Order: sequence, then structure tokens, then C-alpha cells
Amino acid sequence: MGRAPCCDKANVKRGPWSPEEDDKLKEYIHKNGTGGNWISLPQKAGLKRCGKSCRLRWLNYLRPNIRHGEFSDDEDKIICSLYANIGSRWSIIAAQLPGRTDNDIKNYWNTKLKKKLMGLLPNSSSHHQRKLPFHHHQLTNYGPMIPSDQITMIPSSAMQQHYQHQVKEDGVLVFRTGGTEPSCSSSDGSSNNNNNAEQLQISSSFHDQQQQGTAADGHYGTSFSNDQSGTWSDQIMRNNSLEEYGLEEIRQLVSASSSGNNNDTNSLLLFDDNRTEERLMFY
DNA sequence: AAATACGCCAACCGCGTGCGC
DNA sequence: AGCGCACGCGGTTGGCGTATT
Repeated sequence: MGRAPCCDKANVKRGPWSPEEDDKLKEYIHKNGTGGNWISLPQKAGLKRCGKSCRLRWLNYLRPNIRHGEFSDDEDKIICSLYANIGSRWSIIAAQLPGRTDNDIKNYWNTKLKKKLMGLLPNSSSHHQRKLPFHHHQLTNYGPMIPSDQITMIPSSAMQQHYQHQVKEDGVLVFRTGGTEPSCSSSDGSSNNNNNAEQLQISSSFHDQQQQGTAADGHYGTSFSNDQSGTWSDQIMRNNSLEEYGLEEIRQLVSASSSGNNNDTNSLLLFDDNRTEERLMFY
């Protein structure tokens, strides 16, 4: 018994959009906005399309200021750095690249950038090296050296339960934990006793001293200084940090994530710079 | 020239989550 | 508190164009 379909599939058009449909959708949204309801929009706009399809078409193709075409080297760096830090959170990565859509970035990563990256480094591969994807000495460019006994391995499923992210209105990305050791989290995800919950926050605007300065704060990867402002991508560009983030780490992530071996560690890592550094590996 | 393989990208699918009732 | 609806996201698929055999 599956979920109820979002629309009557028999009565909606599927497949590529025609210019006429594009025009209808654009015209309707320009006049009326989305009205906050994509489900009813196609009917109002005179389109025989599923609301989800309309939303996707608008977001990925029709909305103003969308950029298509070649990605620059700078964009490559930003994508690599963010992927190394947060994994395949395409919407978050896209938010750092104005005009790019998550779908675009995802496609670009899967079809080109991943391969490009794999070709950048000599093949150091041994398939068993991924049990722990980062060797100790490789972490130095990634932030403070982290002793291996402070590396915590958790299942990726538990990662989602342990660190649930939420983008707040002020652009701060908050990771909320249940406050228990990951390895002790109950398997049903019910460990969220908030008494000792931690909050790890990432400020995407970096000029909020308050956000950056408290003991509860943290962020992914390389430390960013408080006196700089801008988006993550600005920071990454300032830091020229494809190198700082470690090509080797990224490459290993790529090979680990594409290996399909469930026993392998997939990715990554999180530490905060005001408390004991902690690296979380999920697999 | 035809057949096959490969690459790319738009679109689809289903799940998790937020929100209103 | 529980339920259902709608949205947003990430993974996957389908189809088209190009390259190779």
C-alpha cells in the first residue's frame, strides 16, 4: 500500500514541456505568483500538469536569473568544498551558488565534476583504505588535528536523527542533536531528550559575532574567522580552500560514496571549534 | 551507413518534514 | 496530540544527442 499519488496521473501531461506550457506557467506566476499552492496552480493556469511538475519546471528552468551552461573553476571549488563538508545536500550547495539550481549542480556533479575530480589526483586507491576514509595525517588541512579516539563513527541513518539540520530565517543553519552519544542513540530515533541537547550552528552570513562566539556554536570543516562576512562560498573563495579542504579527502569521499559497499564509511565529519573537536563519520 | 555504447540533462518518484486543522 | 495535506529534497529514470565500432 503506497502513498496516495499527488495528482491524477491519468489526467496529467508528462514528459518535456512545450514552449506554450512554459509561457502559460510564466505568465500565470508573473501575474499571480505561486499563491503558495502548487497543487491547485496548474488548474488555475490552464495547464494539464501535476503541481509538482510545475514547481520543478519553474524552479529549475523558468524562474528569473537562472544560469545554465558551463560551471566556472570557482564554482567547481565551491561545490567540491561544500560536498566534502556536507555531502549531497544539493539544495544547500545551490544556495551558495546564485542562479544555479540543486538539480543542475547534482547533474553536474554526477556527470562531470566527480569524474574531473577523480582525474585530478594520481590513483592512490586501495579498496580497503576506505574503512576510515581519512588517515590522521590527512586531516591537518581540514581543520585542527583530531585524535582518532575522538572520531565517532555513526550510521548515516543515525546521523540524520542525531544532527537534524534546519535553516532558520536568519540564514543560520542549525544542527540539533539529541545530546546523547551517537553510538548510544536508540535505534528508533527516540533518544531526543533535550535536557542536554547540543546545538551546532552554521551561520551563512558570518558577520554575526553572537552566532559565532558562543560555546554552543560550531561549523563544518575549516575554521572561518569572525571578522569576515559573506556566504560560505565567499569564505571558501577567500580561503582558496579546495586545497585546504583536501582534494584527497574529497576524492576518497567520491570513491567511497560510489563504491556501493555498505560496509564502507561514506562520509563525514563535523567539529566545532570552541569545544573539544569531534569528528563524526557516518557510514 | 547502421548498430551500439555512452554522456548528459530534464523530469519523475517517493520519502521526510512542516504546518494547519 | 494526531492526522492529512502540501512542499522540498535527493535519488533515479528516460530520452535524446553524440561518439565509437
